[in-house]
Amino acid sequence: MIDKVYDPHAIEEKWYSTWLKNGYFKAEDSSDKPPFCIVIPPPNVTGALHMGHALNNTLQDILTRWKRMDGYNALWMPGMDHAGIATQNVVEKMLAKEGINRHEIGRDKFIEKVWEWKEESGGTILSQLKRLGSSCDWDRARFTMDEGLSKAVREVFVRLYDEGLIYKGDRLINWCPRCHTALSDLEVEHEEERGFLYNIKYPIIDKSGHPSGDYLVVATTRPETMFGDTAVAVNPNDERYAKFIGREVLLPLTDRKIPIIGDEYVDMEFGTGALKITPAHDFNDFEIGTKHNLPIVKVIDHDGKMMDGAGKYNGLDRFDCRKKVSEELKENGYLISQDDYNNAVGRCYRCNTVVEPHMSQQWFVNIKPMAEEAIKVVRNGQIEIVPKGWENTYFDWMENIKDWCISRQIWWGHRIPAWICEDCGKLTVSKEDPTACSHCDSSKIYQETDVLDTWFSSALWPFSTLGWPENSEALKTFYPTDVLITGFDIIFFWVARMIMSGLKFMGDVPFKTVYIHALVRDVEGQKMSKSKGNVIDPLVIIDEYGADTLRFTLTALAAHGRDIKLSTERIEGYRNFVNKIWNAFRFASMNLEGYSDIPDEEYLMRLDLETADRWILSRLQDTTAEVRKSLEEYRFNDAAQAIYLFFWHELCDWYIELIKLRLRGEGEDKKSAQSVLTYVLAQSLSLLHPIMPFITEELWQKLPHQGESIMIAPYPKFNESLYDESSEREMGVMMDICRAIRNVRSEMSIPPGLRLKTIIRSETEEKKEIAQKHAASIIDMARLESLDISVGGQAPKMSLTAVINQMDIFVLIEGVIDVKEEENRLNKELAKIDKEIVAIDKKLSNASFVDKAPEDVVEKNRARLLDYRTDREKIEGNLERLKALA
RNA sequence: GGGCGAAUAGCUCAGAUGGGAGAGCGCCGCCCUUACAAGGCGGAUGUCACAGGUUCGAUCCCUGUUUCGCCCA
Repeated sequence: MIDKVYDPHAIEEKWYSTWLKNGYFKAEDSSDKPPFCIVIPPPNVTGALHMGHALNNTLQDILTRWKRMDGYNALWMPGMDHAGIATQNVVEKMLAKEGINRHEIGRDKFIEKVWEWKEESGGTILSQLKRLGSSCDWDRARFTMDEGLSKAVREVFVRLYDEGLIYKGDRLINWCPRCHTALSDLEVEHEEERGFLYNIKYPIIDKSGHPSGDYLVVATTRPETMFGDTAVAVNPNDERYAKFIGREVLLPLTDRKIPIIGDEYVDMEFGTGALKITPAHDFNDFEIGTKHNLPIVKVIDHDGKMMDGAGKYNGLDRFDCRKKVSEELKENGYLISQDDYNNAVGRCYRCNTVVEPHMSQQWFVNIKPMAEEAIKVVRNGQIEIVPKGWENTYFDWMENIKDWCISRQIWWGHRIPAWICEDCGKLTVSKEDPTACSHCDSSKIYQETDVLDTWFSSALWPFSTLGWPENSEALKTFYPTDVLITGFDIIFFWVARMIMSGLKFMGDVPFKTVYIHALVRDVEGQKMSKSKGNVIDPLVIIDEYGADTLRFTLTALAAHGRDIKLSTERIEGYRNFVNKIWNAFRFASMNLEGYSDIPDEEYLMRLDLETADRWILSRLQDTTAEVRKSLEEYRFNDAAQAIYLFFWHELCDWYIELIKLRLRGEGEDKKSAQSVLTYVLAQSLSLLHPIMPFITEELWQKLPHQGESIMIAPYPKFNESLYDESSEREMGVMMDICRAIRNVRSEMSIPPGLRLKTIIRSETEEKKEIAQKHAASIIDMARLESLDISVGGQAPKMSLTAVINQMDIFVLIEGVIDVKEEENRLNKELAKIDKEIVAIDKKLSNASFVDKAPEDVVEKNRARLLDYRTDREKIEGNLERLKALA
């Protein structure tokens, strides 16, 4: 006898290792089967599995398992990202504990250390993905720093450089003073923070070079940058200030004089309408500065410390300097006010340090030409983004794309394949390490020290992992891949860049569909974060409830366009579903003793099936179609719900209850019930398998089965010959009768154990026959003593009444009925029906409705009205008799 | 400031192309009925944010308003 409660632990381990051992996850480089391919969004080598990964990978596994069962040569390509900055940070911290600074040991030694770290403790996330049940083809796992992928990176870099799309130049870029590297625009996270808006007096100089007594007031959130000011700008249309354009102001706390310039960029409404211009430390100011040929004065260095331009503040941290400067300005009467102010501060996405606009020499990709192609393929439908709403976000960004800063001043990553010549100063860019300058042939060349943005290599992921730049079999078979599943947070970082590079280097889209899923939040809708302490750890959930429960929960909640608010209550609810499945099999196993057939469709057709059998088989077809359709449309939650409702509320609540009588007996009746039960359970398991791989395998193995594993068994298909509408109608009537009787019993507080005689009076022969046919079931399901069914006939005196489907149901009760209570109940029923009648009547008496609405809609309403009226009369009759009784 | 999305039962959310408002959890009542109390049966609860418009008919389409969230600047 199996346990009452499902225990996932041993089962999950057992089956995962079996699957691995038998090579079920492996795809073939070439095959007669149609290909299906998903590339994993490579998790960071430093990463640990969080709920976002759990959702993301559950969805990928669902599709992969489904397609595999459906006869595809399915490849789910796994791997990891080297995560340049994040990984370097981790290893630096580790070394710091040993008192080692990376500069002491040097670049080569440091990189060696990173590889050591990677081998020892990197990539724990991959084993965590296995706990989730992920059916990746692990033997193919790739790492962005692998030799092959590094080759792809060089190939791409050299080609883009040769085409003039990669260039090196002095630009203002985002600089992280802690990571000591440039960042791309995307790697800076902006958030509103509390700060101050400082209003500072800049005295205007008169023609003789002395303070004129007039002054401009500039508003700034960063007074420390004033040492780098090279102008004050006002709007030439501003009547207050236009007259000062061309004059100079004295930069407070210094003896520098800077010009007052006019530029329409200045917002007259904002602050005082006068803007200090610091080209070296602000992106907008840089543009204005360039336009007006202003000098660029750097006053903050790469550590975020003030430079000598800041006079006595030289060497002071920028934030300390801000304080000191504002104090000094105040003391000297330059500070007019310091107001509370919220402004957007940019922070490093890896270490959260406030990012500094920083002048430096960097490498850039002119990405606009590629972006234009990438826009086209989404516009013309070669790539479909699901849900469609995200296309707007994609277009918006792509249309306003700026050059991509790809150089990083760190050590861990793909070193830029460019060599600088000490003699002629020119660059040699090459796939292979050169020995001499390609311009002057000098051998005095040294390699660029910068590495590439990590996303530069992940942009190549869909083809580099398949073997590119070699023209491998796998590449031919699986590119373009089918679908990419990811979160919206990396649409720009990754998705857009993969599309651009796929088109550029493969000449084709990297995938046909992009499915963007939701963010997993906590129960209050807050982002999960360690600092908030609201993290639900997927591994803890797997330990406590099992991977199937976690997967089903995430799937059931994965609705389009809405974030997932996850709670343990919700998880428990679906744990109960897993347990329900377990117990349905527990029941089956107790009733399938001696039954070892493996029923298929033909087998079933040879049996003498009852209505209930045909009904559940028909419901299964409907469910199968619904699940398939939902999966095709990436409506994972609908797929989950369809199967949940079917399994629990049709199979368990009705079918299994109904066949209990037959299973207690012997003979054909029993055998057909066993056959249908076996078949429906097996099919349900297959339907469920992509979502719940473990329990379905365990139970499938326990059922009579053919083949080695459910995961390579065929996925159920809609089967026309098992679809049976008439059984659905018939069962509908039967179930309505049961529910009506149960309702009466419950409402009138009849003890569940008390079996009562019941009479059904039908208006039509048809329904009488249905009731008659299912009398035994109704007696069983509604706990009756006996059931008497006829067309028409006398109403019994002492009874509780129900009206359903134009049938009178009389539940005979001994002793006295509480007339008052029964009257109330019937009146309530009447009121309900009256509401419906009024609504439909109103519709039908509207001439233009009857005139303009489609015929079938009108007809349906007429029929409904008639039914309601019939029922109403019956209830009224029952009410009359009740009153007469009293 | 620009853009996008959301508003439906106490809570979390489904409601493809307009035509009888649904689920899960929670709640109330009854039940340890030999698969499952992580269960069974029954029940209550909704001016589908607000105001207009289109339509025979609007939770759904259009316009505006309010509130909330996200992205970009």
